[in-house]
Amino acid sequence: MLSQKTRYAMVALTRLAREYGKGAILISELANSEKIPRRYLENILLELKKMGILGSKLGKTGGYFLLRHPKDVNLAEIVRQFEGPIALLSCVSEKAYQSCEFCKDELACNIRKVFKEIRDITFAKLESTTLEVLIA
Amino acid sequence: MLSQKTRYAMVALTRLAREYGKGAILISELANSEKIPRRYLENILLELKKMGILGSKLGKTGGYFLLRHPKDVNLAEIVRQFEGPIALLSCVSEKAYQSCEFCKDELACNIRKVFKEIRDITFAKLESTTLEVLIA
DNA sequence: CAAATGTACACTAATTTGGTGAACATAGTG
DNA sequence: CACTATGTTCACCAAATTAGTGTACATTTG
Repeated sequence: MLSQKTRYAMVALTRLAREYGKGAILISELANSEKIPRRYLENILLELKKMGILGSKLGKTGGYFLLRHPKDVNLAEIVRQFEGPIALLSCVSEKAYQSCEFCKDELACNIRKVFKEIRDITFAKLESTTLEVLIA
Repeated sequence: MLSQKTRYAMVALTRLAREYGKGAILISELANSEKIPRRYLENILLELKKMGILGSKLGKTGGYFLLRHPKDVNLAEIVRQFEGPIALLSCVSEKAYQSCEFCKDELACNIRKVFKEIRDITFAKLESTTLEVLIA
């Protein structure tokens, strides 16, 4: 199951995608309207900023806003950042591959084969799901 | 990512499936040959016994053995037991459904739609992967 | 300057994970 | 029967992870 943090990130981004091009939105407004603990949301938005997905403005008219076009942000990227590898086994992970502790011949391993298929399909679904798709 | 426990369970079961019909196998032999901490493996095998998948024999000629035919044990059952729900969001879980904390209309939610598809495909793959498939 | 905003860094309580310890119950062997 | 090898039970534990919170600071606008 995805962590609360990942879910908060997806919800917040979906909202920010809806406001794309309309200027900055306050953390507190985002927190209230999307029912996310305000202080926790700060951490999440900051992380998204460091990823280059969000921008922020300080001061009285400050807030957060989506930097990229909604079609250029997909769920694979978000899940990877907040949840870790998409694969269920590290021997089938692209970004966090580690050789299997159990089997000698990974190519012959049937367990691996199943989880590789699951990873590939999951990744494809997540990657093709952009914020633009989510707000459609 | 799947927990160590789930991986141990899959590896142990695969081995027991290979020995299906050949009598009981010792915990210690299973632990040694599959490189699983012996005492931890005990817990796992006991859990599998309580699920009705394994049987055991006490005493000098004791050990564990697969009760069902390898084609009648699939990975969906194992993953559910040791890992929890297959779904990545509880709003798309079959066995552990919980309504979403964020959205009003789940049927209209695009986030939900994506993760429902992922769950359904993942479940189908896991369910069709029996121990017989794994040892083939 | 004052007030409202985001930023930084550390801290924490509860839960989960990956085990281990000690004592016990049962079945076969000499 | 006594012995020993096996599984069983139940409790405990250390480390990591999760979901936050506390406090102080920096920047911008009115």
